[in-house]
Amino acid sequence: MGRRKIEIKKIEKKSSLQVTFSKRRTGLFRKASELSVLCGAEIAILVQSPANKIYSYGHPSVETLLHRYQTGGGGGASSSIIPYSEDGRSKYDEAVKKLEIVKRSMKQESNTRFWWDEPMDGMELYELEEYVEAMEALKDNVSRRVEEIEKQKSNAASASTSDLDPSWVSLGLLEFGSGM
Amino acid sequence: MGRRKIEIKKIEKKSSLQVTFSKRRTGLFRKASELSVLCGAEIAILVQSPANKIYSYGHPSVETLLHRYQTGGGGGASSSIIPYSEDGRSKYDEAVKKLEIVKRSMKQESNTRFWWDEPMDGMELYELEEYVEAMEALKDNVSRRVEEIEKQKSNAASASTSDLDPSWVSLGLLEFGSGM
DNA sequence: AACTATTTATAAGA
DNA sequence: TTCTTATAAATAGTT
Repeated sequence: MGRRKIEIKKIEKKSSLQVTFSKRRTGLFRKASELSVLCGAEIAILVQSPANKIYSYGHPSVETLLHRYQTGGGGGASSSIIPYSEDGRSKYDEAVKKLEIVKRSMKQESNTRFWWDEPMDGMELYELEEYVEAMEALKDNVSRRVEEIEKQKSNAASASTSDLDPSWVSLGLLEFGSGM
Repeated sequence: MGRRKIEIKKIEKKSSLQVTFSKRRTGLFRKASELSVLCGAEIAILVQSPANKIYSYGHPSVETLLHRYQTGGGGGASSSIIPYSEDGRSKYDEAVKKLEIVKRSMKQESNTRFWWDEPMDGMELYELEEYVEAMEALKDNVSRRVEEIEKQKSNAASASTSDLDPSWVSLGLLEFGSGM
């Protein structure tokens, strides 16, 4: 694939392995991206490096595909909103699936039970739908706010060499909901 | 990449789309296989076709990687505190791993770069440790606050049939950092 | 991180 | 689909 053909077998030399891993991982993700654009395919890739670091690629997200895989689901319903079919049952199922996805992406460890793992059997459809929306809003806000916080942090960091203080977290969060 | 250069945009013609999907999926899986052999990397790929069929590649298996991804992956070091070994190097490595775990669990989409993906090569150990602590505090606070919110919600729900309002998210978050 | 000499991948055609 | 082939893309080794 370049200056010489190589055999496909484990590279022993540490330094070349590192370089090859980096180049080929990039190549793999680029190919995945092209495939998803060209064909409108949804793709998730997880790669664990020789140094045990996990790299991931996902379109539209890793979580989406994982969920579908784990629930045996090629089934349609890839839409990002809760569909308004006539059938109350399938709407409910969609909402449950959607919530699963959001939950997983917020979850710390799969064996830790957070509040969103509590049963919600008694919940009515409209409640469940609002619940999902609220969680998504929360997640979006966390991302957005945390992005702003970082900007402030890096600005400050360029002034003095080190003034990273955990307090920026709470300070940031005090202003949290203002954008809603 | 053949007789002509093509633009990377959605293929409209159904028949070419099918052919391209098939060829490129094969190519992608072959590249993944080469990467795993050459570098001893573990890889999982899920692809959902335009026809909603799910194809998968895994070495050693899809499940292995999914599990690692969902439980915060990497090598050992799944401990929840930063170890105070004598060796400054391993402390640093632990902190890096820890940060990886928290990052992943907060991440919205794996191909979206948030602030926590920015390089931190210049960061000193104590800075990195504070950074990790701050992120964990953030995450814990989200969980705790959201737990309270949920309690309020269920109390209210038992009184009147429906007063779940997405605004509880922003209201809740306004009081967010108070416990720190 | 760049640069190329080569090898691969693949788009179009059969 | 599967094969062929002209060309684009990826990448191994080098600097």
